[in-house]
Amino acid sequence: MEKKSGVVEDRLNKARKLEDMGVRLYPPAPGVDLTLLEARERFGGMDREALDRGTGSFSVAGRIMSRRDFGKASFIHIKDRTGRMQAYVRKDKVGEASFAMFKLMDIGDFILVKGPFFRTKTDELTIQAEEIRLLSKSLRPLPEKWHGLTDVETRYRRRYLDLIVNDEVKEVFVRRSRIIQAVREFFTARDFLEVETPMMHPIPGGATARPFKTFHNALGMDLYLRVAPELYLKRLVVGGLERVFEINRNFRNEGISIKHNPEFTMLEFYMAYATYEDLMALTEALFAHILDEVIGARTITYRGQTIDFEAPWKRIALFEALTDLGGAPENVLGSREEALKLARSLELNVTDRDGHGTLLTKLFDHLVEPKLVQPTFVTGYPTEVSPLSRRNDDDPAVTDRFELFIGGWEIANAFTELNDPVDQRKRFEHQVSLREAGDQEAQFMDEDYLIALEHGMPPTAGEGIGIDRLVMLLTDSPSIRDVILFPHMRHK
RNA sequence: GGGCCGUUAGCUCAGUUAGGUAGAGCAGCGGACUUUUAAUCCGUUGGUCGUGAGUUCGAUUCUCGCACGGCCCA
Repeated sequence: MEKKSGVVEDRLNKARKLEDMGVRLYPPAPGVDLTLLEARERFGGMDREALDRGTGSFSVAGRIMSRRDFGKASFIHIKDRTGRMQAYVRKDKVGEASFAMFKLMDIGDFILVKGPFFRTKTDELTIQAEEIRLLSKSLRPLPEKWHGLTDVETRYRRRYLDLIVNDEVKEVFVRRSRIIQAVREFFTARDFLEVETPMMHPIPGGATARPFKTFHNALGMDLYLRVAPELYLKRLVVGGLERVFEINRNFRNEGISIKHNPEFTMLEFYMAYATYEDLMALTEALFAHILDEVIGARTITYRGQTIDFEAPWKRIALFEALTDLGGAPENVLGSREEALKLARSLELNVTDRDGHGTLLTKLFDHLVEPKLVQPTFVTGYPTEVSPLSRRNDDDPAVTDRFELFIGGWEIANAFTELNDPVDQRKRFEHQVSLREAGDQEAQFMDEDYLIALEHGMPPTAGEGIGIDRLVMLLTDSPSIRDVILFPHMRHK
């Protein structure tokens, strides 16, 4: 527990004085007639004379954000979820006792104000207090009114203060909510069923990532926080739920950065009788819907660069992108040794056991990804790095898969699903061999999933879209922490 | 994991040039003030200078370790 500062002592003293006066510090909520926005809509269009003819008396409620005191009167601003409004409190209007109580109220307290509306000398719409009531006492001061709260550590650790003081922060999270709502609308309108699958997995799977491990006491078994819902969603497709989607958290036990939080929100959807090429068109349509609903334009600005979402988006094969956009020499495509040599010279994090496809993908991530600012579908991912994707009919060394890049980041990953249980078993076996060789991100053998596939899964395509990165793009936020209400921090 | 930067009052920041136990604004407290809006005016409280060692007569300041945060790299 933090040491109490003198400021808290002062407020506790005032709280005691209020109680001595018979004022309840934390009464039950009263009825409130109008939100501050409703009040503004109702009276904001009226001039001084019209207001002075009488508006009737209404109650509003909110948190005191500022106060300017005079001897026997005071101006305050209160804030509710819809906005701010000035209130004018005069001793001769509220009475001696109420005014004495008001004098003991602080910035940060929640109050109810009841009265008519008028315009001040400076033409500001203001409620004239005829009645004032304490709704909840605040014992700690808000951040400073002029400079506000800028310390990023405090902003993230005490997000509530950030939200109270920095209005634009709330706007980011309002937009986040609207984006997710638009995603739901898009999929439910296309006959997709929203589902929830387990967050705790006996066998982690569905992504190349290190899981968090936990333990179930009653069952006496290890469980892993999911790194992806993929294998469960595909079991549902086996079960006849031919179109499903889930928007929920994934957990990956890796470093924290401007683009990574250990828990992040992922949209995954699966569509039977579709291919990864169908999903490219569907993704373009999804983004068009989100942009129309949330932004009202098909173009955005992110960190000063313009991004144009008008379809069709550019499509390029990974190998081609590596040489044409990344400037890699042709010989890396034909020779694992050359690819390894180049990766080493670039000081990439590679190991001797990395296969040719893995090396080319790492080279792509380094050389090409940051250059893909406009929406771009990259296809032709090596089978080696795509253990759950269907092999391409013409070239079994690559899969029917794409990743979508926007703003220099990976935003989506999609593929035609591997529904051949025999091939899937081989892929798992390869993953297990990688794991045994020391790759902690490699996947596990999942017999239960293989049994599901052996019952038969229709030809299906599936996709995952990182919601946090999408929200970053659409809110011009430089860090993932700016779009997650409570980003992870070290214990202080 | 590596590099660089930061941490001083509730909040936003000075100060450390060259070591001598800290300042401002806002907030708070007391006073004046019945149309202010960064209200104004007068007075005033408030600090383990992130933390632990070292050097020194003396450390917020110098050195080293650690914690937390930020950015970059892997």
